[in-house]
Amino acid sequence: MNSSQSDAIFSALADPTRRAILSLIGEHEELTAGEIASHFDTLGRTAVSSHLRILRLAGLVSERRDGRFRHYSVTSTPADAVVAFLTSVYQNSLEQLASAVQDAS
Amino acid sequence: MNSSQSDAIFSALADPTRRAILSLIGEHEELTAGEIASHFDTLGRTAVSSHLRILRLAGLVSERRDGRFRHYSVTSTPADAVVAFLTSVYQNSLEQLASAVQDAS
DNA sequence: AGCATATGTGAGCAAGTATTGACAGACAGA
DNA sequence: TCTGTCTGTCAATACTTGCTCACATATGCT
Repeated sequence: MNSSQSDAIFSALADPTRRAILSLIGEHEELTAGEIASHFDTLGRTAVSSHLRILRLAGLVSERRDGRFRHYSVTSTPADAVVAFLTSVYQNSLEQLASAVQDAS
Repeated sequence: MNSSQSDAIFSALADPTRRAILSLIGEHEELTAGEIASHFDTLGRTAVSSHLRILRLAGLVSERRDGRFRHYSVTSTPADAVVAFLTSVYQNSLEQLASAVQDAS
């Protein structure tokens, strides 16, 4: 995991809209770009498309093309980069972190 | 945990320099602002101070004043916001996430 | 082929953010 | 009290990012 990938992931997560998109996709298995865009009144379709592009480049979502549609789903592996950073910083409270993750499940 | 706090945490983590500062502080118990600044050749003292301000407002570091010096240390609780988000998105791969955290320790 | 649908891309503008330099406050030592 | 040190804050500038509009691409339907 090189640092430019971490940069992409963390800067992708920095935007609240992108986190909302990611959560939204996570709640379903797959969503098309149009379905995602329709969930955001204040946002144009183009803006959503741009956000999806950034999420895709960061490896946080993957797209599956199906005719005119593009179905987006959450990829699970990139969470490792976030966990790797958290463990490097929060070494001391690692056990609490692990239990927090497990408690939330 | 309100969303504005999450915003502050994630946008604080978005900058690679701030993540480096956070890691650096995490490797030690406490560091003064000057010690932190001296680790970054390419960065002025003012820039480091600004970054520390953002990290402090996000609740990621806390400062202890001691005479002329300000000692910075990592606060452990804000990781909860990150974990909360990760669990909401990566519900499906939660067990892997938990084991990844434990393996890294 | 022709048209409608679904979606991405590029240019341009508005808004936010980082960096730098200058100044200010707080403290310690002579 | 005066001076030097450690650090933060303010103002100005440069950079980055997000949004919208117009256009392009690709696919399906008739």
